[in-house]
Parts: sequence; structure tokens; C-alpha cells
Amino acid sequence: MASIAAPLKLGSFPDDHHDHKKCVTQALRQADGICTTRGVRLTDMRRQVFALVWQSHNPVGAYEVLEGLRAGAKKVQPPTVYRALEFLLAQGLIHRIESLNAYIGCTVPGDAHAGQFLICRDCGQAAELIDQRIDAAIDQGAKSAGFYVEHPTVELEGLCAHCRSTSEANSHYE
Amino acid sequence: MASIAAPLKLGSFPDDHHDHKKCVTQALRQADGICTTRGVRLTDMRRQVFALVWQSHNPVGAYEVLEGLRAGAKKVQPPTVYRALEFLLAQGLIHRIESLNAYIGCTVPGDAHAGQFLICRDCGQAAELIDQRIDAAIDQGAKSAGFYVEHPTVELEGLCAHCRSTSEANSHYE
DNA sequence: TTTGAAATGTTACAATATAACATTCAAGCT
DNA sequence: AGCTTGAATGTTATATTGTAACATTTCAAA
Repeated sequence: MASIAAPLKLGSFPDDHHDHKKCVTQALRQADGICTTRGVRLTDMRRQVFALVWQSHNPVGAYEVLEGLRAGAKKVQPPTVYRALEFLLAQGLIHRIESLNAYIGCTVPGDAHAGQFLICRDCGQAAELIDQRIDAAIDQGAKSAGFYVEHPTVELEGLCAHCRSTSEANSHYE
Repeated sequence: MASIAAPLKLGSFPDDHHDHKKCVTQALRQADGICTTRGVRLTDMRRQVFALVWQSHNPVGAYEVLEGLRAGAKKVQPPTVYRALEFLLAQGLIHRIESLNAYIGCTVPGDAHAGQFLICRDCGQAAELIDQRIDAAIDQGAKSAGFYVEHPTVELEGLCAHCRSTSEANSHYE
């Protein structure tokens, strides 16, 4: 049988065939590998936070993560969550969505890259994109202003293909 | 005499010749004109908030604006500031910098456009950019994912030309 | 097995933002 | 001028997001 692609392709939103359990499992495995290789510790707490961020393809707030941890019969405080998030960000295992004050799992960990995101205002899901042309255009635009970009933030809010075609979110003419 | 360009060019940071007073005056005049044309009211409060956002070319936080207002012997509360900011945003007279939770005057008001920003991590100033190639690349990238972009956020943190060439911020090899 | 650095726990608080309801203001009408 | 009405602002209270500072625990290297 043709295997179901558990890891989402770049720039795509999960569809009906998406096996999220598998998706998370794979992300965890990758994270483990990366941390081992780098000699950094993916502790139990960090792993839990990572799993909670990966609970869906929607960006997740820090306090949502906190609640998730607390549901597990622990009494965790905000700093614990923020420290774990900070670690995961530093390792490139998750990204922060600035426009939402929220976090989302990286679909291409291990690769140094600036995340670009498509964020659907209807279903709330976000898809990561790595578009060379966008990067190139940004570099060029900045360069001609004599500006040296270190940390680009590209977050594109709108409607995903699915939400465009279905539903009442579509009350606009085009 | 050759007039000093008070309004900053797109993508440029103020230099030694920048006459900020003139810059603000011009912004206020433009804002007045736009609001008049549209039949919306640039009240005194909104004007003050606008001026405070324009006090520099650094993005300004809502609570900084609040302090600015309070310095003027008023006892203003947060909602007042946020409402004024909301109005100015709706009219496209200012932009919000998501990655800083801060606001900055729009250098091209009246024009419907998605702001793109160069944000210097050293001097803290931000310059607006309207780069067609970036827009085009974004549209294309989104389109090939079947995504319809309504509200793009492009915020490029790094070093401006001036801070790159001068100073200790330059403790990296390139 | 010590021991020192890293990780987490804990307390308290800072910074950013909004809900809900009251009051004031300003423009059009009579 | 005096009404009327919707917009704007005032006011109180609280929600949400994030961090500083110090205590304790854990884990791996010596």
C-alpha cells in the first residue's frame, strides 16, 4: 500500500488523510535524534512541552501548554514552560508566531532556516513554508537599503485552500 | 536652497540631516487631510496619540504612548490609548510591529499597502519598505500552496547601514 | 561519591491588552 | 438655542502574556 505521508509537506495543510499521531511520533523521533547529535538534553519536561506544541497544527499559546502540563497532574508554573519553549526555539525544534504570541512545531528541524508561515484565519491552522524566492526578494530588498537581515519574520494570514472552498468564511466575491 | 527631505524615503533610516520636527508636521498634515477626505474624525486624543507614535522612528509601545499622554497632565487609561491606536491602524495611519508589540507611523498613508519593516536591533529604529518583489514572491509562494493572503506580516530584524558600519554592535566577522 | 553546572521549582510581579458599563461630546434637527 | 443620537472617551476591573530573582533538585563528569 502507498504509505500515508505523516510528515506534512512544506506549505501544505493537513487533509483528511493526515495521520497526526504518526506525524507527532515522527517529530519526536527527529527531535530526539537532533538533540542527541548536538549533545543537548531533551528532558522529560521539554519533551512534554514539545509534544503539546505539536498537539495540532494550530499555533499554541504558552498558557495552553501550561494547562496541558497541569492536566497531567503536575503543578507547573509559567517560567518552566517559557524555559522549555526557549530551549526548543534555540534548537530550532519549534517556531514562534509573533502575530499570535504562539508556538508551532517546526516541520524542518535540523535545517537552519527562517520560518515563513501561512496562517488560516478560519481554521486557525498554520503551515510552514520555505520559499527561496521570498528569501531572495527579502535579501535583495534589504540589501538595497543597506540593511543586514538577521532574523526575518514572515507571517501570512489569510485563508487556506480548504477554508476558501468550503464554508461561510467565503462571504466575499472574487 | 535645496530643501531637506523631511519625509523619509521608503526603506531608509533617518540620517544626520533628518529634520524630525518637519517630518512629524508633515505626517500630521497628511493625516488631517486623509481623515477629512474620508469623513472620519481625527480628534484631539487621536492626534496626540498619533504624534506620540511619530515622536521618533522607533516603534513605540502602547504604554509608552500612555505615559506620554499622562505627561500632558491628563489621567488617561489604557483603553483610551488602545482605541486611538485601533482607529489609526484602521485608517492606515500607523502600523503595528507584531514582533515588538509596538506601533510606528506609516510613511505612506492613504495608500493601501501591507507594511514591510526593517528593524535595527542596535539603534531600535524601523524603516518601512514597500517592495513589489517581496509582495510578488509572497503572493506566488502562497498561491502555489492554494493559500489566499489577506494580511501579510513582514518584519526584518537586523542591522541598519549606520549601525553596521559604526560601533561595537559590529563584533562579528563578515 | 562528590560536586558543579544545568534544569526545574517557587514566588512574586511586569508588561500588554480587553471587557463592560458610565459619561461626555459634537453634529444634525427643530 | 435646546433636543436627540451615535460616536468618542472615561472608568473600573481584569485577562493574557512574559520575566526577575532566588531555592532546590537532578544528572553526568571527575
